[in-house]
Amino acid sequence: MAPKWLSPAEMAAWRTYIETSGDLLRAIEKDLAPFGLDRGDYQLLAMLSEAPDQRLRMCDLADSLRLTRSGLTRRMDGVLKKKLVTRVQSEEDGRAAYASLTPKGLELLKQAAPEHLESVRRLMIDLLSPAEIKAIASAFSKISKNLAQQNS
Amino acid sequence: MAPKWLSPAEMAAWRTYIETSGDLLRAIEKDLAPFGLDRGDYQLLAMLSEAPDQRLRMCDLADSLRLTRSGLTRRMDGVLKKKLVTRVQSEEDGRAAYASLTPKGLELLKQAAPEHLESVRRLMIDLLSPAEIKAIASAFSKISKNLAQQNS
DNA sequence: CAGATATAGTTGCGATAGCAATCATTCCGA
DNA sequence: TCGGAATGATTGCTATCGCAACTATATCTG
Repeated sequence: MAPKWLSPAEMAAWRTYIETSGDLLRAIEKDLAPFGLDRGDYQLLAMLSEAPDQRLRMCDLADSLRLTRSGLTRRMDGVLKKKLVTRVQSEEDGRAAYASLTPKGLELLKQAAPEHLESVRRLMIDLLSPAEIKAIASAFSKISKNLAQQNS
Repeated sequence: MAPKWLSPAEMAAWRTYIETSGDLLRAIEKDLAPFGLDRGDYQLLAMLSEAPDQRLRMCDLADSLRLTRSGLTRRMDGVLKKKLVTRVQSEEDGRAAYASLTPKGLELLKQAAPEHLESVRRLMIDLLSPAEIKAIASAFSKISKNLAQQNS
């Protein structure tokens, strides 16, 4: 069995990671505010923009946004009201509905995306060495695979 | 000026990081549930346990928990009700109050901490190479320093 | 020392999102 | 094919937490 405590190096990594992540996300979110978007809205629009026909079934969208189905229903209220997305009833499956990006939503995303990526760059990526970037990619990829296994 | 877009390696690091972090925190939080704690409660108790006299002024505690003062007031409601923490009026400063860990709170923390660290180990630390752990520590430390500078 | 300003904390309000329950539709097995 | 199970989505309820407004105390300035 693994030792009960974390080594100083492990503890340092964990603490910095956990404490900084929240700050980083808040800072990035603040840069999205001028567009009238929060991070959840942005992610939703980004997901749709990459999907075929720029639309996704609600439940698939919920999964990829890490929301419950009820959480997505609520989040949709906001972007529907802003006309960034429309709701389309599925014709093959009477239960299912699609979220579909509107031209207005796409337009806003196109405006916001460069700014957003600039934030990510300025607040994170450009501060790191290529080795650190690679390490983060591989580390979180391992963590993600492990979590996926647990839940299967 | 930096290029407008992220390179594939940069994008991979950012996406994996952002998508996995939420899942990881949720998984860790789920392991705390049997103790009747969520992550916020745990962090609060942990902070207090490391403070001199195991107590901290509300506003200092709020800062270290990344909460606003009002957020901490609400969070305190919970742990006060569970008698894990008491509220102590400051004698030097009539405005200030301390949050003080109770024996019951310390006891619960002592029970939860090994389990919690085991979660952190199992879901994150033990999956990573020493180099990855070092890279994460140094990367987030840089990000944190940068954020601190922005806000000063 | 009086008045302005800053600091500590709480409260009302609103936004987000999860859980459990509900409803509709579809799928599956006897 | 018919009845039960599974799936997709929504709603009521609840909890967390930020912002702005407010109260109370402390500090600074003239």
